[in-house]
Amino acid sequence: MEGKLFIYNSLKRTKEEFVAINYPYVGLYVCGPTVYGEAHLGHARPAITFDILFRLLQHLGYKVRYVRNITDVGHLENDADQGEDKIAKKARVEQLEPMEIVQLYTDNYHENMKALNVKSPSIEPRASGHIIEQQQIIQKIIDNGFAYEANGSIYFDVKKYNQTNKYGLLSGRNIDDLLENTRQLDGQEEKRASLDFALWKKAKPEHIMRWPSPWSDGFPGWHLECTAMSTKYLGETFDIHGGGLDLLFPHHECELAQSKAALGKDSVKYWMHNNMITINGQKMGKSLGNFITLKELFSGNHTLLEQAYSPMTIRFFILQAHYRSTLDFSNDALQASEKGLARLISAYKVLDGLETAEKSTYNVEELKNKCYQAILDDLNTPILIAHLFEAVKIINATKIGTEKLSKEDVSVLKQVFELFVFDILGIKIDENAGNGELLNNVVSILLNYRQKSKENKDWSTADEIRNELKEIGIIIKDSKEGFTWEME
RNA sequence: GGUCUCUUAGCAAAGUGGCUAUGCACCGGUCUGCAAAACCGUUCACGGCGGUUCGAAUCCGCCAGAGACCUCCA
Repeated sequence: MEGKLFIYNSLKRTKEEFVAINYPYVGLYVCGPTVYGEAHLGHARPAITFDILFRLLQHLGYKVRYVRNITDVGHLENDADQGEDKIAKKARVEQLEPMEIVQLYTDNYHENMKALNVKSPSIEPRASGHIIEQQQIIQKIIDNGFAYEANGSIYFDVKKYNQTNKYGLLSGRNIDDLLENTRQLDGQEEKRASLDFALWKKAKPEHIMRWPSPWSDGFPGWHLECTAMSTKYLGETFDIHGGGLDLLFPHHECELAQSKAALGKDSVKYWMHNNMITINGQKMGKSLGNFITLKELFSGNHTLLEQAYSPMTIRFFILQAHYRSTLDFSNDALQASEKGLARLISAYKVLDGLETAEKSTYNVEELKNKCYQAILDDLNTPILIAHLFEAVKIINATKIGTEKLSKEDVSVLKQVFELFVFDILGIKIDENAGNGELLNNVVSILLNYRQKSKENKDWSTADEIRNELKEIGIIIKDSKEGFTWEME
């Protein structure tokens, strides 16, 4: 009995019990990356957050179709809004074909996600592969009277929509405020109102990414792809739509309006948003230029980094904060995560060799329940991790005999680790490269030799072996029974 | 300027109207040939000022500071 899952719905601004629209199936759509640059720490947060949700839902027995898109067209540059999109701009700069850029950074994203042990989504559609679907949505919106054409471009008529619907529901905005406050951008003379947004944009002659359409040769608007692809793969209504908090407005607000204008109903039951990662208290973002790429984190190759951090350290660091809170980056915080994670994993490894007792002095079932409660409460991973550290404490105390665990409870603890640490939190033990039988044997020979040196009180030889092994990343842990070792 | 959010110990980060969060660091101890690891223990909190309450860090108000969105961004 696991209990009920509660998730925070941005639309309602409250935690709600998760009830699948069409049990046991769950449709989950998450806004993926725009592939025009290296994946950075910020990209890791939604990927990991919704990876946890994906894993949890599957564990709870749901059949989840998880769609996470790749945006490879259509996002306009704000300052170069003459109809040049990000991908095309980057392409011109680097003298590459746009699709080369897309391929390069899609691969880069995938490599990084794999390193972070983020599961592949069920479907990973590309915007460029769904131009026809996007055009069909535009046509529906036009037919329903919520869009107009100007010069070959199609715009969404927000005021018209607002007459029969409410624009701003998701982001909590008032349309009158928006009309007053939206900054006047260049090239908006085609629009009837400043907050109208493009559904289809006519391409300038020099613009390379373009597709034919009934209205003009051009490309789809900023927000359309998610509507088109979520509808195609998850149906007109689906359970959960996720993404970064920075996408809430205007992206998701526009998406919500578009979908409703096209389909005549609300598509999404639960909207979920992860908060940002900050650096020195400020959002880490592409446009601010203060981001650290995942590759840099993994290699330690960045002026802000004191050392390299393994993908699992990054993952654990992200999970030690609740997904709806900002998370502040620092070397100290990352190093704390690194050490904490090592302790967690060590405790798990200790489990197998534990001496068991008749009766436990600790209530393991209760701990397990607390773990469930934590993760089911809006994915409260920091609380879950706090409980897991309680398990660490018990395991270590059992090892030295100040607590006792029965054989059954040891196996329950093992299950707890396997379920929560590995299956749900998605931590994997880095079975370090080359750590094969041969290495094991070689290290064993050395360590046995060291043990003999110790018995002969030949401390200098013993220390030399210890130090030299440490230099190549092998840590020896002495104990009363002998020794164990692990890779750094 | 508008809308919204946040402010917790050295760092990071949960939670809660009355009960030690947690991790890392620090300090003391156990263990060790010495370390490391592990364990035990101690210290250090809830931005400021008021209000509600038997009791508030937790609810309300004001003030201060920080941030997010309003423009592409995870």
